[in-house]
Amino acid sequence: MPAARMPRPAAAPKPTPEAIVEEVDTAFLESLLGYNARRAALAAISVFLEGMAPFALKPVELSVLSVIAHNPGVTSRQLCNALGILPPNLVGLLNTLEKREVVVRKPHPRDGRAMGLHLTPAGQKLARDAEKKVTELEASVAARLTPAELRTLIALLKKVYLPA
Amino acid sequence: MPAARMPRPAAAPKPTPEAIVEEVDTAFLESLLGYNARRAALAAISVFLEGMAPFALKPVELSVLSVIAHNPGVTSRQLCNALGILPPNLVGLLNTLEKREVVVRKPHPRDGRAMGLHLTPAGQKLARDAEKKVTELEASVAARLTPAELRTLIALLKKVYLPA
DNA sequence: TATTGTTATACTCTATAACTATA
DNA sequence: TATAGTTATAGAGTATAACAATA
Repeated sequence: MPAARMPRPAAAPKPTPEAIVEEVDTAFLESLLGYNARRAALAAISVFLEGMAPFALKPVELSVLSVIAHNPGVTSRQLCNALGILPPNLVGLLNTLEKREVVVRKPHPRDGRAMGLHLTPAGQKLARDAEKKVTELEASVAARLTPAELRTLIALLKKVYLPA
Repeated sequence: MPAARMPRPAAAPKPTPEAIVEEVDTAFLESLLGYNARRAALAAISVFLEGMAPFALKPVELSVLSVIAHNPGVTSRQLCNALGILPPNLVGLLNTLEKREVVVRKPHPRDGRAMGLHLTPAGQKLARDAEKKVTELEASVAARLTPAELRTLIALLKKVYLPA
């Protein structure tokens, strides 16, 4: 004989579906290349900001300084293309660096619209010292990697973002 | 008989130290882990934004959705710690997702101060579909890497940012 | 007293449109 | 007409201080 049909008893006094998370599982995100690359980049930036404080250089400012150092006469447009900066946002960076008297804008020898970017002697020294320091900081970011692993890591990252 | 001392002729018509850069050398920056990680992360985000447009989910929103999906009842504080988001900035994210009716805040069963975060059925479907899509997009980001290289890359990135 | 979630707010970063001078 | 540099401005992302409710 079939059991009589009866209303289900009211749920036991669980004010919510008892759900308490002890440890947060982020396994899915950690399987994603983009997520891991971003977390690693943020870790590196954190080390950079701390270690570069004496130079008062933000990451993008060191990038600008370094590219000018290795490419004297480079134009703003070339800098923007190389670093992925938009032209309006480079203007303020260059103004800051020019006020610090480490960068100078000179008229371009062949194109009257463009400016050739150069470092002052002080800028050359700053670029040298800052590049040396950031190279040291890299070692602490990559502290848990062997030299071979670091080389592999950088090579694989380049395969991700550099055009084939 | 010594040539008479005469003023040096005005410099030849070189208005500036002839400096024309053909190709920009970024070798120094490309030797830095942080620079490469950031460029790779930006490349991945670009692919994400394009491919995830139909879902109208920003990267951080998918992260939030995914963590809640895999950790029902997780608190805001736990989410912030897991994803590196500051609590004031999570509030707006959760408000947006709650207005979309994919996330619900429920009172925490044991801690009256906290909120347990849960997905609605629609949120569960969105999380499933979005995770599937982002997994596909990963393949295009890592198109130039072999499966083994991708595994190596992710493992090495974790060694950079995860505590030993 | 310490912690969770929240509000308000400020600062930085990034993006778009439009102007000028020159090519 | 197209491009280089610039201006102004808007939007997104990220940061700190302070408060109410609860532990």
